Amino acid sequence: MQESTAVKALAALAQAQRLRAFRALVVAGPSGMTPGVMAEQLGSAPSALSFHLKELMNAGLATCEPRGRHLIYRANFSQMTDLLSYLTLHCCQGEECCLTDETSASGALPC
Amino acid sequence: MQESTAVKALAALAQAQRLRAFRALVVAGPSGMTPGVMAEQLGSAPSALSFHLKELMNAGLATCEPRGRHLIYRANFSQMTDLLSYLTLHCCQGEECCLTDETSASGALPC
DNA sequence: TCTATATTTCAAGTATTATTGAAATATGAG
DNA sequence: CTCATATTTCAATAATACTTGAAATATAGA
Repeated sequence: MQESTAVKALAALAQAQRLRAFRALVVAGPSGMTPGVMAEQLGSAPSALSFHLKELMNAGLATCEPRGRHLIYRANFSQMTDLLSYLTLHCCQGEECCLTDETSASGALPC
Repeated sequence: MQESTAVKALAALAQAQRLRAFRALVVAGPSGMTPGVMAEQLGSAPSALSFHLKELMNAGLATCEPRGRHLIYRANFSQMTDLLSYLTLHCCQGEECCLTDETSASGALPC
């Protein structure tokens, strides 16, 4: 992942309403969620939510698919895992405190 | 982790100069880094770097300890892992696509 | 075709945040 | 004590982002 991509993704998540929206998509999983349902669930103004969902898409953290009269938004899990990896990459100069496999974000964290 | 804490941490990382600073601290590991060394390494203006390091501390992502004439900044790894966990919590409504242990951020990610 | 619903777009106002340079503080060394 | 270095603080400017409400678009159903 590139730095600019990571910054965009982090900025997208660095806002309460958007973070809530993203986490709602994460919880929803593959079946996703429509803006209407989410607006009701989170109590957001529809126009604000639309703006925020677009920001999440811009940051590569969400996708959108039309489904009849509705839109279905979904979290982009691979972008999220790439982001998590990026944050811990090369941690502690690769000593044994760290993940041995630097290409994955998994594992209990270091140090 | 509370939402406001997560937003603060994400906002702290959502800025190129600060993300570079934080990752430098992550790479440095437990031995940490002085602002001077980091300023040279990253090519940042000292006053800007000071500002950004303080933001990281405010967000709980870094600590600072005086050491003689120098200051030593370190990444706060536990705050980082808490943040990573927060992002994936309750993912996919707890179905088997996900981490089975929701208290940890570890594991290859879901779905 | 007409209507109701879902969603987005736009514009304006407000607020928050980053950058810069200069000046202040503090510490250790001579 | 004085000096040099490390780091922070401050003030001003510039840039970016959030919110709101109203209007526009599109789709499905009667």
